[in-house]
Amino acid sequence: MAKLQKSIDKRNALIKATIDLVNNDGFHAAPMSKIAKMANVSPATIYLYFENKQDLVNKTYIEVKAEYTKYAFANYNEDVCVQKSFEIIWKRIADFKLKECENAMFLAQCDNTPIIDESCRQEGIKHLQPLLDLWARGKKEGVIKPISDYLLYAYTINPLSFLMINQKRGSFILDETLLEEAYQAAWSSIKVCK
Amino acid sequence: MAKLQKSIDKRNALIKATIDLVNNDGFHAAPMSKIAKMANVSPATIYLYFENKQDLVNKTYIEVKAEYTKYAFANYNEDVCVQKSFEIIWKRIADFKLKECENAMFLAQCDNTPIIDESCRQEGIKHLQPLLDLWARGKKEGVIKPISDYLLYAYTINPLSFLMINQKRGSFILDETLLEEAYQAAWSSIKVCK
DNA sequence: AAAAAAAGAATGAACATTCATTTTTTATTA
DNA sequence: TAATAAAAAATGAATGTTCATTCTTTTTTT
Repeated sequence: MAKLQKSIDKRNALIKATIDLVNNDGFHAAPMSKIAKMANVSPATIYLYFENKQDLVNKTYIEVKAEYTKYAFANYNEDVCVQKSFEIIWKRIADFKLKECENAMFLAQCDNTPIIDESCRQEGIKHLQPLLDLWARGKKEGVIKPISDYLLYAYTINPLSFLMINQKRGSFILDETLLEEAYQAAWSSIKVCK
Repeated sequence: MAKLQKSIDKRNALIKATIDLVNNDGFHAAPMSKIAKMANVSPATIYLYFENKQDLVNKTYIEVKAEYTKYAFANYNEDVCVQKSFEIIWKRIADFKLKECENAMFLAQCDNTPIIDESCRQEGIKHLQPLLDLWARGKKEGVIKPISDYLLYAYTINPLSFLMINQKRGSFILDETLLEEAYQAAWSSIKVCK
C-alpha cells in the first residue's frame, strides 16, 4: 500500500493547516498555496494525499467530526442513570468545544455553510447515535420530554457552539460558573418537570 | 444625490441574488458574474451600487439583519409583562426564521464564518437592544435567571437557527406543535423556577 | 444636447491543478 | 556492510481557467 507509506505527519499538518486557514480567513480565502505553505509542503504534495480541494475539506470535516464524537462519548457508560449520563456527555462536549476550540470552530463553520458535501454531513451525523439512544431511554423512563431529537439537540448541544464562537471572538468568557449555569439551562430545557 | 436616482430595484435584485447564491453555493462559489446574471444586470453595474464584493456582502448582511430585528420587535410593547413580552418576541423571531428562511439562512452563514467584516457584525448586534432591555427587566423582577445575556441568547434564540437550517435541509418539519414545544423549551431554560 | 446609468469586452491577478525534475527511501547485490 | 539501482515521494515551476474589477462605448434619462 503506497498510501500508508506516505508520511502521516504531512497529512496531519495539511489537515491542521486547513482548519487554521478556514477558521481565520474563511473557505473562500484559503487557497491551496497558503495551505501548503502553512503545512511546510509544496502545493503539489497536497495532491498526493487528497484528490482536490473539495476532498481535502471533506476529509478534514469527517476527521474532526470523528474526533469530536469520540471525545464526547469517551467515558460514557450505559449503566448510569439518564440524568447523570446526560450530564457526563454534555460536559465532555462542552470540554471539547472549549479546549479543542479550533476543531469546534471548524465544525461550526461546516455545519452552517455549503462548503462540505452533503454526504459527508450525513456521515458525520451517524456518530451521534449513543446520544440519541440515551435520549430514547430518557423519554421511555419519563425523564426527558417526549419531543423531537432535533429539538433536544437544538436546546442542549447547539447552544454550546454559539457560546464557543462568542468566546473565541472575545465577547465574553465561559468560566466554571457560567459553564454550570449553561448546563442547568440545557438540562432544564429538556427534563420533564415533576 | 446621484445615488438616489439609481434604480432601487436593481440594488434590491443584487442583494437578493447575493443571498440566493451565497445560501446555495457558498460565498466561495458566488462570483460577481453569477450574481450579476441572477440580478439581470451587467457585472460592471454592480460597481455602481457597491464598492466591491466585500462591500456588497457587508451591506447585504446589515440590510438583512436590520430587517430581522425590525420584524422581531414590530409589535413589541413595553407595557406587557416580561413573560408575555418574551413570548411575543420569541414567536416573531421564530416566524421570521421560518417564513423568511432565505434571509435567516444568510444571517446564519454570516454569523458562523469570517465572510463579513467584524465591524458589520458589531453593527448588527446593536439592533438587539430591546431584547437585552427586556431581559434586564426580567432579571430585576426575578422572573428570568440572573445569567449572562449570551447564555440567554444561546438557549432561547440561537436554537431557532439550528432548527431552521435543519428544516431547510429537509431533516424534519417545524409545525405548530413542534414550535410550541420549542417555545416551552426556550422559556424553561431561562425562567426562574418557583 | 448634456449628464447619468448601464453595458459588454478587456485586463491582470489569483487560483487549482498538472508536469517535468529532483530528492529520498527502499530493496538488492556484492 | 557499502554501493547502487529501482521505486516512491516530494518539489518548484508551468498551465489554463476563473475571477474581480476597470475601461470604453452605448443607451437612457433629464
